[in-house]
Amino acid sequence: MVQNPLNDMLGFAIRRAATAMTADLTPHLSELKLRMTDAHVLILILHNKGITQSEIGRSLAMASANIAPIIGRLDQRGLIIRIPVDGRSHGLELTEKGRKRAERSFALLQSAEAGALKKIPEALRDGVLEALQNLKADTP
Amino acid sequence: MVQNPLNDMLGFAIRRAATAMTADLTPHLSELKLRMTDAHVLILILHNKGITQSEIGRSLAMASANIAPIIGRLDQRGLIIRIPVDGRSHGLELTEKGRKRAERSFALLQSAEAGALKKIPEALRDGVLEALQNLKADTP
DNA sequence: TATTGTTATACTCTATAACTATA
DNA sequence: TATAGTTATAGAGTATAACAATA
Repeated sequence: MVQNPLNDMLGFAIRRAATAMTADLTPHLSELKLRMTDAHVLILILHNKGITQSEIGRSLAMASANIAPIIGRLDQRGLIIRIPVDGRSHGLELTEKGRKRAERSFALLQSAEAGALKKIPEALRDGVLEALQNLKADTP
Repeated sequence: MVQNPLNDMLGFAIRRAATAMTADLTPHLSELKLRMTDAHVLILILHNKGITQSEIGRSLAMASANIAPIIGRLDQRGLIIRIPVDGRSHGLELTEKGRKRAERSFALLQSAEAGALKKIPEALRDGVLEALQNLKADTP
């Protein structure tokens, strides 16, 4: 039998869990023609009408350079609109079509969430989220 | 204040924790001229002299198509050697140079591991690993 | 027929640098 | 000076298909 010390390490377990959850969700989001990061952005706008790109970046820990093309696509597809708030930033809002996608995306994420929680023994379920929240990158 | 429901979801927390740990480790592994996946493979060979690529793939949940170029590079750099076991598979072994890299990599991973655990409140530490191990992808 | 390994390729996400325009 | 947004580009990881050689 193969001896794999990585199996006893949190870092590796997190990595594998992340790819497994992504692999789970991606095909479903794909039916909405959305990527994972698209869905995150849409959901954030759904809950924060008028949010700006820089606020999205800080909330989701994404570099603004990576948000720009996402917003561009969502805008071009008619899922969001950009409303200027001052000369350099725009408040983002969902169109009706965008709201539906955001809500469906959120439902998909919640469904994946429930599926994941169900796999975790009940006694261990409660602490996991809080534990992992402490591992977020130090925000600059 | 921004309302971010993703913050209360395991999937998102796992994702952020994974990228944070990767961002932590990558620069250190880079000093050894290794990527994360290189390190994983080297560590697995360190603990399993003579392991084959297909066994590595099953242990690390990597597609064989993605392992091939890694092995190729490690071989070309003189970190591993391939010893034929039958006509189609090779047993992999570390060279002396490779063993040192593997051990240093493992130390780096263990150090990152300790750093991560330290961030998690003591009461929550114990269950996290076991909880996450249940989220691995279903092996085909 | 199934398995091992390889090549080629595409997709997604992340990171950095350089830039414009505005505050 | 600092912030918001954009463009371009590179790096890393993952996924699939197609293939040759071997079991």
